Amino acid sequence: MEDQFIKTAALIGDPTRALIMWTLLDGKAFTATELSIAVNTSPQNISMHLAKLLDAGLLVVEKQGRHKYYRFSNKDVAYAIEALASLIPKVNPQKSKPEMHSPIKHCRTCYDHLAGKIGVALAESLLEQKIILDLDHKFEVTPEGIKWFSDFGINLEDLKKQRRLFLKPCLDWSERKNHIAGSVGASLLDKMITEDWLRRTKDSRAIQITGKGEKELLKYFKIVI
Amino acid sequence: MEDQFIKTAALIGDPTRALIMWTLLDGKAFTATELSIAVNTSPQNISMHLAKLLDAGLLVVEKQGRHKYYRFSNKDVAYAIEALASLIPKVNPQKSKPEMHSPIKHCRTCYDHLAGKIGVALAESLLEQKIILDLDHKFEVTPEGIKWFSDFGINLEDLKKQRRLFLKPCLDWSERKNHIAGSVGASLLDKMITEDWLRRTKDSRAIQITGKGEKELLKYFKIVI
DNA sequence: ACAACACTTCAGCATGGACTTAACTATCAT
DNA sequence: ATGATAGTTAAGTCCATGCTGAAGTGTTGT
Repeated sequence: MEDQFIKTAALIGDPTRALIMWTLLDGKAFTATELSIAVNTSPQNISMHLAKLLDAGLLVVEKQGRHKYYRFSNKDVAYAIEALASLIPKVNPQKSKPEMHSPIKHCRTCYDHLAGKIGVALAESLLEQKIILDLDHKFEVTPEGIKWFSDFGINLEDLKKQRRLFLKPCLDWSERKNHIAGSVGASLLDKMITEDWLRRTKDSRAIQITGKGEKELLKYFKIVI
Repeated sequence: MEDQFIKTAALIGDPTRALIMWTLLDGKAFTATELSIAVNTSPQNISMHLAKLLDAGLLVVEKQGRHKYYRFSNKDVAYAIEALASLIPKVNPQKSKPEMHSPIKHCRTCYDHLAGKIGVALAESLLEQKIILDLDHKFEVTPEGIKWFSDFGINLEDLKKQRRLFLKPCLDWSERKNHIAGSVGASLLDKMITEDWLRRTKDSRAIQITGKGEKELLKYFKIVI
């Protein structure tokens, strides 16, 4: 029993692996490369560490093409990491923000597309309006969808020419549902920011919703803030 | 923020420190030497590790004479350790006991005296019956108490001749209250075992209460099992 | 006063495991 | 097919950090 505990503790005790867990706590499922960037180490190294975490059952993997998406295997893992984080010695206790996690979990960017509650709700709305379809974990734009994006001010043909993935589902940990990644997800976020529906906050990946955004999100996607 | 998390994780990630935390989770406050025995390492080494845990605010110390009693600084620490323990990969899930901690937390020996719920209740009963007094964290036997112990079959004069501490309070983590240690605590436990009120279990520090014990504990100390 | 005990500090050592370099497989794009 | 990208595997290096031995302080008991 106790030797099992020691192994588990040592697993999370390593700086690199601790950073991996910390990163995954923030939200979505990450690819190995994304994690290697996030924790600032080599791909080989990340691969080794992920294998250990995987072996211990703390993470699970979902393979999508040549990518592998890593995320917590269950909510107990997230709880444990959060419990550990709660032990961080408090400096300037009067300056600490009342709710540390909530703004990020509620509405944040996932690298360059929209995740969190809003991101998930947006994806659901697009699916419901038949603007996109979910074909076995692959998103596709419908003929009506092409017109809709055009009306919204996004030229899908331009996006397809880019060298990056066009449209893909991206699992969100905190919401347990897919949201929209790829160039389509990125340009949706981009458009909403240029229209001043949303604003980036300086230091974090969290996003603020403007008054205008609140109205427009309700109108276009029936999203209630 | 994340570097703070890394430090905290690394703190618990070391095998020896993990064992310390695991041991402290079990119940009472331990002395440095007790811990060095429990985790099977040298006193110097324990001292160094305890200093680190202390510095990080995970533990607190209470000095009593030449002893130093270490325990968790607050319940969040216990929660975090338990959350970590919950991540231990389950082998033979059908064989796992329904409630791992409860028997130990409920009634266990603290080396050779009685701790846990029963130990605390016993101490409270003795205090309430004015058999012992709590004088600023020091227990003392009253004149009536001397007679009571004699009737109970314990000769306090013999105990005082022993080379060990006679009577001292011993903080119990799980109950947050004092129970009785020292030779008095030990002989109370001893007497109850020879009278077959209690029985030792083979492998653990947990104690079983017999049917006779259940009645007698109620009669003598108004303890309801 | 003395010895025994509880605990700490500081030196040097030693080892485990993280990281690197390198080579390999698999998938995707053109 | 070819190159680019995502990820893994293997062997070897190296450094951080835990551990030991020796010596110290402070407390207890006789």
